[in-house]
Amino acid sequence: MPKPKSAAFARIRAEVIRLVALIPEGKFTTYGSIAVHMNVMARHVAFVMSRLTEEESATLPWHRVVSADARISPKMDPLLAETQRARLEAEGMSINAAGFIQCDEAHFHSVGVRRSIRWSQQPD
DNA sequence: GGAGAGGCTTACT
DNA sequence: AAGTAAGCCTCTC
Repeated sequence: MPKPKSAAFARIRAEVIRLVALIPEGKFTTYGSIAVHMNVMARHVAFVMSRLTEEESATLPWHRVVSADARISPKMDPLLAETQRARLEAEGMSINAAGFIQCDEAHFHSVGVRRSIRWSQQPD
């Protein structure tokens, strides 16, 4: 394979796209999970997500990717966060006002959640 | 070429 | 329990 300018990013992006595309409907995963699966850092996954192209954002179920606490990233643009929440709810999942996914059983790969998710601390 | 930032995560205070 | 600090790697200016 030739070596593009951003070889690392290209590879990571491809991996992220591939993994995210594999997430079944009605399920979700975390940046950390994807990162672990592709042996990269969670930040890279998040970065790839933020730098997705129109085609990718339209094709990939990026909304099924949330932070380690199983909630929508608060740092994300309100518009995107709202879109993400809407899409998840459209798939039959319950998201509260804080953006926490209340369907813990919908977690695709629980790899990223090593720490106890504060399901009880969900701010309503 | 160096410095700052980025949709995170873990660990410690 | 909540908040703060550091860490990792890549991108953009």
